[in-house]
Amino acid sequence: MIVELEAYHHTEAAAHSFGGVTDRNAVMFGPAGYAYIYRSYGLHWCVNFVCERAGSAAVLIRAVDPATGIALMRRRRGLAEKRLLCSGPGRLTQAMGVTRAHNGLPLDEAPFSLISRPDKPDIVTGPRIGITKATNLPWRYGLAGSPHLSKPLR
DNA sequence: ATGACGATGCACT
DNA sequence: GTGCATCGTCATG
Repeated sequence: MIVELEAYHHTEAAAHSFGGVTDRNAVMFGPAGYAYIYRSYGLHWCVNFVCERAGSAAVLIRAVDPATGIALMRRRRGLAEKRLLCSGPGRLTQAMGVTRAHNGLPLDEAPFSLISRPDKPDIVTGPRIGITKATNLPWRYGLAGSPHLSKPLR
């Protein structure tokens, strides 16, 4: 269950799509419903869901509350307690085996599968993490009180 | 061709 | 809280 994400839009300088199309961010300029994957700090993979909102936009998936496949995730991540399996954008891709190979793949087809939750979650917002530009925008969204957030949020 | 810099995570103090 | 691993991307020359 996704418990944390951040929104990015080409009109603000923190977005990878700010400044136009490049080889890396090209997927962000395509239709909604596709995965945009990028390499972070030369080490980690991070996954975005491309969204259309009057321009190029995407949400960075930052934390997941693992429900199934926990043994496999533990194996991929090394001995990690459940709380730390998917609590971070680089951690969750490692746990789920997401890499550059998934860049540009549709989110409604295997190996992806998204299921909407039946209830209205209690969401809290705050400033986005790890950026130096457009730091004023409160575009980080988290499930209130979840222990699986990458960082506390209130 | 080269250099600066990350939408991070982990070990350690 | 600090230090560092590690390399693709993009701007510059």
